[in-house]
Amino acid sequence: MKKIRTRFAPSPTGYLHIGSLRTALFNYLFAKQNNGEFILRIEDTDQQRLVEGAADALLETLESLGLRPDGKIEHQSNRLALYEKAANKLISKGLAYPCFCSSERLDRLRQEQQANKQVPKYDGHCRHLSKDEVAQRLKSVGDKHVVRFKIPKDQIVQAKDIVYGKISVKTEDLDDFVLIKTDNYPTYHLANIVDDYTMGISHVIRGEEWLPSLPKHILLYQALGYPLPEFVHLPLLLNPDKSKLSKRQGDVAVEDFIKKGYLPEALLNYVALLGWNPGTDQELFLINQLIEQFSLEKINKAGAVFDVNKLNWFNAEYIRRIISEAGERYQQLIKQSQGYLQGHEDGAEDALKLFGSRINHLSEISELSAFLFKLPAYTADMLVFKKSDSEKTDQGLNLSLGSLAKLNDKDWTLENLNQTLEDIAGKHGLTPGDIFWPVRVALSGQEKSPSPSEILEVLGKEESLNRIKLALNKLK
RNA sequence: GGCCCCAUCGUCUAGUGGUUAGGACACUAGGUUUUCAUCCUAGCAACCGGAGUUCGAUUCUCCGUGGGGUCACCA
Repeated sequence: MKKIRTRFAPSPTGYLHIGSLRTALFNYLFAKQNNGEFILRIEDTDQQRLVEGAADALLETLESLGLRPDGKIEHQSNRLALYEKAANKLISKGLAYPCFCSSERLDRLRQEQQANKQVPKYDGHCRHLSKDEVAQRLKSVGDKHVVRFKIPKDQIVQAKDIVYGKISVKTEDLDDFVLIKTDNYPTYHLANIVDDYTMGISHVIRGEEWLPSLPKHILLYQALGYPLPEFVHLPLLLNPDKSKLSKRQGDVAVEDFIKKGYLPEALLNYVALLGWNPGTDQELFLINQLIEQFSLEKINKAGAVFDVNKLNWFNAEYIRRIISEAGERYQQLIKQSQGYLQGHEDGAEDALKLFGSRINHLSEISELSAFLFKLPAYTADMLVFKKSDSEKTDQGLNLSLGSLAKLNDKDWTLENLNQTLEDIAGKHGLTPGDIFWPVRVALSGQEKSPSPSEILEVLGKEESLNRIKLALNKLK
């Protein structure tokens, strides 16, 4: 059986788009599932849009998510000779031709066609130039040209896609598209096909936006005498308004999600379920389970709206799980959390313990845990619980202060602390709220926070007693 | 506009020629509780329309409608 080889082929123009991540993931999953290879190919044939360092950043992001490419990373800019050779072969077979039309002429043509409500299309101006004429033009210095593919007349192109099925298009609807640009770089269409062939790609898995150019590609494969790979077009990722997912309507850069503290587990898991499903009720998948269960047949056709809400849920879920498992991954999480606690890195584990069940992404702990590191500001009436009065509050705080002071460091444990506070309420006929509420506000300065015993434990005896004393002063 | 693709709760989706159309997120209510979050329970909520095929269509076919993609010397 033929070796499975997939590729992810981004152009290095900036960040990694979340939709591209999904494409990369599906390529990765399918390759790994079949013991195949997942190849990264940098499509840097547009010298204008190329961004310095973007290719390295792309690779780094992929690897940080665990999607490590196999083999050498290819850059199309290093393979120009290959494309030129392919183009020349087509010209000599009469399947492509040099075109000397200026971009001004093409612009004009397009404008006229649009004004006349015609479909913008190359008019074939250079398609029928005589051999002599071509030779002469080629010789004259400064006469720039491109190479165009000669779309055959009156044919129907049949294409087959694993997701979308059979698609057929009349060649009269196709344009003599450019293969080689005036700067001698190939266009996407040529480079892509030459590369997929020479690199032995068995399955071309890419976004649905490529579906309209599939017939062109099929024609090119045939002209070049290459066998066809399998094609798998993935349904688009959508904005809430159903348009193609884009910046402007929210984050789309994977790097930004990572910066905010979204975990690789959550990012991959969520994105895997956009346009694919396992056919069961299972929703939580680690990468190995995805590799095991992924299948091209379960990819669906309709676009999927990218919903940050659900991503948040996955991320929160993984954070909670990692914390409760308290394993190696938990240590990594603590380390990562330190990045959000400048100057208070030591508090990362405490912060995570306190707020792990309260955050969607790690960067949120920065704000939530701020009160741990500085004295809270609040008003005296915040200390008073519901219909209780400040006298009761004063009593509750005093009793708490007394009991807590008696606990030695060794007994300063979550369980003891909680018991201590409960006992006070019980012994003095107070409601739990009369004790827990003011102590909690005294410690945190907030009306919403983790429970006082948790905060007491984290703050330690000295700091805790200090804060309660300050609260008592506030009441006066 | 030409060409192409698509259509189940608000969102991601399962599903079948006969189902109480299932799950998850979000939302609402209740429980636990000192607040918030977690956790538990319950609830709300969908087959775009028409015609045809059929004993019977959400499911198959056609048409319509709606949405999207694409029409570069960008990928």
